[in-house]
Amino acid sequence: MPELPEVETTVRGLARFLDGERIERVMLNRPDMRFAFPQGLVQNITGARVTGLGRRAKYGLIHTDRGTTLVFHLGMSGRWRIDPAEPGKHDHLVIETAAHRFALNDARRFGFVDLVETAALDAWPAFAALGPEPLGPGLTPAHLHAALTNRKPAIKLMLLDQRIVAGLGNIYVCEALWRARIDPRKTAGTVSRPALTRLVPAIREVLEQSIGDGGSSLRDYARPDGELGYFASRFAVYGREGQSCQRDDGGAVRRIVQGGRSTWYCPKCQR
DNA sequence: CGTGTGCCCTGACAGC
DNA sequence: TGCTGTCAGGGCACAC
Repeated sequence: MPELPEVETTVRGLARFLDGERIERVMLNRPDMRFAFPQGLVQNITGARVTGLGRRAKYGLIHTDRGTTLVFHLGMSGRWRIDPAEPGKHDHLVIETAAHRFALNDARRFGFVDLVETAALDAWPAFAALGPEPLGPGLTPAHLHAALTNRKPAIKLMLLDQRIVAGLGNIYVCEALWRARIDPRKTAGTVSRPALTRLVPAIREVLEQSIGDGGSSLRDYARPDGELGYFASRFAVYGREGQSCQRDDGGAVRRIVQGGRSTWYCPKCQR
């Protein structure tokens, strides 16, 4: 379930066992995921030492002492299995240290991996156009106002655009809009300044709470079954069609389709 | 350039 | 039991 909080949780989980360790062995179980594995991947990182891990938007970063960074995207169904009891059907990339095994498992293969010169990460094509990190200083009402002015698509769709804000996905956009009481159908350029001012902390809080919950279940990521975090139990609108709004305002959560994907919201309090 | 649509892939689940 | 249809957390290519 990889949006920003899940990638962050995954990276933290990996770092506990991988940071500072030497990669002893690398195995590819197929030539590609969404894209072909990069040329020279196995050769480059075999024997390398991991010097740190990080995250940018929904991308996980594994830095090595070869001056390279293994970048991974989990797509829709990707996850890392740590010390799996047995090989998984969709373990496409497996990395071993002296003490642990890490398997990148992705049934749908919407995820992918690349190997990038660490010094040139910011220029990596997928990173070059990204908007600000939602948990960093760059996400402000002023930024949103500037980025959304005169934009015609619905605010929901614009928030999924990684060039506007980097790291939000369908779940957290729905949840943040509910928290900020903004109608997801509203034309992005017409969302009021006060509403954008509510939206910024709403985004931050929903992400931070989810990371907190994922963090509380970090050890689950070290289990072969790769259990998910607990935040799902706190969804206010996502997947809750027909249920009464948690604001107890008499509204019922409604599901609509925008850009071919589901949106859940409360028509009563989100205006 | 901005905008809208279709599609990549497998698995889970509902309904018959 | 097994079939069919629908849906799923993302992002890209493409047409207009």
